[in-house]
Amino acid sequence: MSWTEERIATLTKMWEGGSTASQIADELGGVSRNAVIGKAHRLGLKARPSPVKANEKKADGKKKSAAPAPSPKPAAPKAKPRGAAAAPASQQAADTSEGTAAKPAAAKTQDGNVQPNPEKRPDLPKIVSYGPGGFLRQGPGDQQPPIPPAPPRRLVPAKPSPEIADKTSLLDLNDRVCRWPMGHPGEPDFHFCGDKVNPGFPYCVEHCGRAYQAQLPRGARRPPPPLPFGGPRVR
DNA sequence: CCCTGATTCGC
DNA sequence: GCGAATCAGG
Repeated sequence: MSWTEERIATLTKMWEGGSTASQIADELGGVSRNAVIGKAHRLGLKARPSPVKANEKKADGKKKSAAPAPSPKPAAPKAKPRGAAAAPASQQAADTSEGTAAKPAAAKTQDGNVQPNPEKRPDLPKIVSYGPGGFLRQGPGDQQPPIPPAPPRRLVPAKPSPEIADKTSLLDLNDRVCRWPMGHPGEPDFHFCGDKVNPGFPYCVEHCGRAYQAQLPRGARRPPPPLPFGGPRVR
């Protein structure tokens, strides 16, 4: 998988939208969580509430009297190279007092993170999915005015992005079947309409009626705009 | 154990 | 530039 513009856009949107790297990787598909994180950092959009980085203080000389690594750099020699012949020698020999016996299993609730969208429904954890354009798609009960910047303007033709096309390749999707998405990506029953397309359009006749709004005479416009990916459920 | 992001470094 | 391996905190 390569980082196309769409994929980078989705990654950026989701990353800034607060999705975890795993969610992003799962949504993008074909990439691992590490790949997402690595790419995010390479893109320069890092710095999000990290469980590891939340703490920032100076390392005072508390323990570790034995410092066998007088590296010229005072900076952190934390991560060890994996492939190299790293000498795993004396490291835990000095920690017997507190490292071995005293290990309080402090694994308790891990629900301390701040959710931008406090769900009131405990049945569904948090379904955040993203449309082909990369904008945040909200569920029916998630109505909340100020979430992401704004959906992209001018989505007139409602043309599905290559992301959908990727998933279509897994299914029996080609240029002659309707690409109208049924359900949401990631759900087990997510699929496409699959009917014969309206010639010249990516959708069947029925869904063309939903994707394309007839240009009515002025003053007789229909308020509800067609949003193939924005609505709650289309089925 | 699980999860998370950060970082390093071989490719 | 990419991402697996690794680290480290919750």
